[in-house]
Amino acid sequence: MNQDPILKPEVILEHAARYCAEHGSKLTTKRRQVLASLITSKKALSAYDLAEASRHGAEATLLPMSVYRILRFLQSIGLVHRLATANKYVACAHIACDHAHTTPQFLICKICSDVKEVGVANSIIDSIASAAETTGFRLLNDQLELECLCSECAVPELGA
Amino acid sequence: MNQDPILKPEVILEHAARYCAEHGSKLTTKRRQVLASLITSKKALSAYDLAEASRHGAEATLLPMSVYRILRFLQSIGLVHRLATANKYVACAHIACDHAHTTPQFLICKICSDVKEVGVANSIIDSIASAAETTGFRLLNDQLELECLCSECAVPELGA
DNA sequence: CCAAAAAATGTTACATTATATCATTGCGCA
DNA sequence: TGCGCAATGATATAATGTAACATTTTTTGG
Repeated sequence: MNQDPILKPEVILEHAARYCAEHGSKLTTKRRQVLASLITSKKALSAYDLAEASRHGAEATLLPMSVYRILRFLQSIGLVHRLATANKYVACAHIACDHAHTTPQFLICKICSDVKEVGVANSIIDSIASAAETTGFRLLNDQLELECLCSECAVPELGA
Repeated sequence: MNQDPILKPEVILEHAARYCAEHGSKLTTKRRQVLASLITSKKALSAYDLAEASRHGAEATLLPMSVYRILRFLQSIGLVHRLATANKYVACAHIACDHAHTTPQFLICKICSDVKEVGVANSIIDSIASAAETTGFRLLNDQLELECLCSECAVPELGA
């Protein structure tokens, strides 16, 4: 779940701080801590994972309630995505590249929660949206989640 | 979440019973009861909704644990789909039409849980799968879930 | 028909994910 | 300085889901 160009977490966090400011809020120490965990983690993490992580070498210990609050805030301005199919959270892959992106599509490894965020071609979203329209439903969705196996977990039953 | 042609629940349940038999299992009274609730319901239901429903006028009262077990069984043979983004369950829309269908795509009303199941064009699934392949992920997904507003809930803020 | 095996269900306990609510702290700004 | 709002702390509880083992029901082979 890393950023597009390979940037250091601190660089990404600075972009995030600026991004918060644009939304009239601040990237407080604890928000920064949660976001940093997600940026550094290769895998999607649950709120309780993040709370647990805060108890090892982090600046502050966070209770789950605080983690949820912080995640909600980070989501609200688009720095974090919630993966509904996994009940886990990831940092947006485009924090440092000034947004204006296509609909995100998350490839989620069923086994290890490794996540890749890729863009969905507009043509695909358009077909999907128009299929929905014909049934009277209006598409709200701003992300697609797909159950996958990552390359490591896909290694087939060697010697099975 | 109704069946393609408009059929009576009993007719659909008979198809389901036959379908179970083909899989070497049986549509017991309680499985039938759960499936009937889902078929009759216009909306997706949670396991606890189904347990609750079993306490009003149904033949048997079901504990949540039983409901989960029954849902897992019905899913395993394809009579029921779980909507991961909503933590709810729906009857397959094609129980009575002898399967061989395309990947299902669920349009889920964010507000009222009304669900429409439509087929996804193979071309779309193919593009998605190949996009996944290029990142080293193998697509497992056998369904797409899309957050929508149904025609009733989409009525815009009249007089707001 | 009966006993042993398998399938289905009952029951209790518990794990995980998430929200509600009210108290407290920190911080900008008049 | 102190008012007011944003952020966080703290506790309780709700909602969703699984584990594990006991019991009942059904099937099946002798």
